[in-house]
Amino acid sequence: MASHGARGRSGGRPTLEEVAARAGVGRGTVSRVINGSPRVSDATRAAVEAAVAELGYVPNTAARALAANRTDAIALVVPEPETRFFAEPYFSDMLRGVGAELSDTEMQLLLIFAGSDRERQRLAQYLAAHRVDGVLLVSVHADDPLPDLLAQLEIPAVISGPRSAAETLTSVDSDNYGGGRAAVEHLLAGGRRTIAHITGRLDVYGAQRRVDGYRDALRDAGHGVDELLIEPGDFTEEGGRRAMSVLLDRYPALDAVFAGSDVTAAGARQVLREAGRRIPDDVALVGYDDSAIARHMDPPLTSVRQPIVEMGRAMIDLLLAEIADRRPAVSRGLERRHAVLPAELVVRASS
Amino acid sequence: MASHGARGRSGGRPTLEEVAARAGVGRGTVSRVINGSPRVSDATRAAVEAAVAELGYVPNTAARALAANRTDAIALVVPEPETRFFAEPYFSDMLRGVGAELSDTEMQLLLIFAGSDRERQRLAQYLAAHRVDGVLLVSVHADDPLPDLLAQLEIPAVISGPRSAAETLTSVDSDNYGGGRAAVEHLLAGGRRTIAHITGRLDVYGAQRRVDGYRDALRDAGHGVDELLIEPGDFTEEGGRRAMSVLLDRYPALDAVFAGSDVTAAGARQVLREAGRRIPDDVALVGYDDSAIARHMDPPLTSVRQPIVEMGRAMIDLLLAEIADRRPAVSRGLERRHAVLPAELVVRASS
DNA sequence: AGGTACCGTGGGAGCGCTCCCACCGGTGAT
DNA sequence: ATCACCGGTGGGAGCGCTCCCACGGTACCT
Repeated sequence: MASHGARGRSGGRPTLEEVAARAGVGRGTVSRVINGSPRVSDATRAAVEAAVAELGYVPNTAARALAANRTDAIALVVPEPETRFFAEPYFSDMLRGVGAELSDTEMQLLLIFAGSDRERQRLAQYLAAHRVDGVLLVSVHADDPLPDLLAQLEIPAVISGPRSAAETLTSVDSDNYGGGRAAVEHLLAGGRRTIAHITGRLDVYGAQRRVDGYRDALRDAGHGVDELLIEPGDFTEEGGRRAMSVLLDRYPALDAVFAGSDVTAAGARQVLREAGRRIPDDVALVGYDDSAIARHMDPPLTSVRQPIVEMGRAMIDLLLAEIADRRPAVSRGLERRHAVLPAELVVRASS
Repeated sequence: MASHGARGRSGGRPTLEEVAARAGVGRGTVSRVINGSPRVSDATRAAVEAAVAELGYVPNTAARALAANRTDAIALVVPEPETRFFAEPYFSDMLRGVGAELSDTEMQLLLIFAGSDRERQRLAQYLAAHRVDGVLLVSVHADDPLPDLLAQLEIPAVISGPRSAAETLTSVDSDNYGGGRAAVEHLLAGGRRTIAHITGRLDVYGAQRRVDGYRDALRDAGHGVDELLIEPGDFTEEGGRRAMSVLLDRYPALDAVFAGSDVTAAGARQVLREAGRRIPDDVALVGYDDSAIARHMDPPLTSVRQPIVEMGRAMIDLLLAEIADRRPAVSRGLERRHAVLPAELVVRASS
């Protein structure tokens, strides 16, 4: 419709061609300027930039994607909504980090849900069609086929929360081991002796690492590790209640509990209170995640904070690096990177 | 590289042309089948579909976007991260609704942050370049220029939480008036007589409506409205503490508080407890949002639940309708739509 | 019989960009 | 002076699709 001369076509955004005409140069030169190529003289560059500004030129992403066979988009793939990822503060914080780091680039962020089978199928098509340059993966189950699919398609990907110590994907994680250690060391320092641990879901690698931290902290302090003080939980409140009841039956005299999540701690707290235990006088309680619940609990809950915003940033950094490394399509041999960011104990009144 | 015959080019996804060759038809026919045009014979359609399946053909979005001048993408624009939107459960729930409704379509979801000036500038360019077919707007301040920009660019948009009763954009909201009413009616039914209200930020329309609901509930029950029982808050915990102190000084005998958010209620609860008031025995407490905090508070907090997942769904529905209406570019005259979804009181031990 | 209509179809043109090759003129080496 | 070279540039080709026009064929009218 109305494909006339220079400008002002109906709703018409200016094209490269029009910028070139305006600046009195060729199309290729404008493209070079836009893409920051060094092989342009300063005078020409200035002229082009002026034309770009005057016309309010914005490159057409679709055309660029088509011609260059890249998308300038990355996807954040969110597995089923029941996962911990959707729990506060995980989701929003990570998104904050991702968004902050992305705002320096031209990359756009796609949110893709992979809950239902239909959604997963769509996702597979999506990836097969290479509609994104890279993928951010969060809270993936150990047996999820997605990582393998990504590897096979050779799509750069970064996973938050590695699935195991042998994670093949580039990963970002917080120091769950150190977090677990810090929690227990804090309790020991407070004079606690019988410290129970309600774990997270043990098919989650991070939960395992917290248990490792718990064990080593006790061991290194010269205490033995009583496996009966370790009761499996599942990150939920109900799981916390259940585990706490078991532990209380088993060790009526326990004087501290390290819970695998704040929500779990909330469940444990209920059972402790019903059993007449005072917090922190009789039993000290430490959670994990430093969520809103921890701050508002009564008493406020000591908890291990993960640097989730920074983890989001780190994921983007690593992903962009992988994408950049891949572009020349030559120098493979990029060794897998695993970033581990420190966790921090936030001490409150519960311990 | 290796641009040979039909399939199996290195990483090569099949093109329309290849599907056409395989099915023994022309390019245009395949395009018609892909796009569900009715003007294709059943036999031809079947042949094409078979070829599509055999080749694993997936349309190239970039090419389609370029040729058809549409993007099949919508953006969810998130203003500064400090807003309530990032609070649990808002964000994740709304995303759940949006994602669920979107999974039936070909549309993809872009997440765009518009916090910093730089980000906002990028967003403006983005929109100017018409890189999305529609926009979802959440928790927009009353004086934000974004809605006007969208209107001016004629980009379909839906806002959650209208800025005022005169919202010009299509909007989705929960029934804040009804929610406020329900909270107060519940307290009255429980025999409470001196009911205070700690408001949300009154530049947020929804917070105003909750106050309206509070007033009308009292009025309709034959009680007068004492404006001194209404103390402005700002959705924060600190604001809740502050307002509660003021109210307690003013009305030591108050027996109920309706707080503008759960977090506000948490702040109020602290002050009440420090003042020796028991909940719910001396003072009943009701919050708003039904967040995780409400469930885990001690005692668990009665709160008004907004159907956020459904709001997300509704936003997508309305947005897709607007986009569809716009496509023919003829029949304007679409009247603005404003969906209001019911809020629900979740009664717990605090009242 | 010829005319008109319309359905189903093929394929040209073109969307706006990147990539790359060819070309120009100015250097420095020979 | 001659040649190779290189920085800077212009513009053709083509990415994979949609849009639309034109075409053959059948069916139905007059």
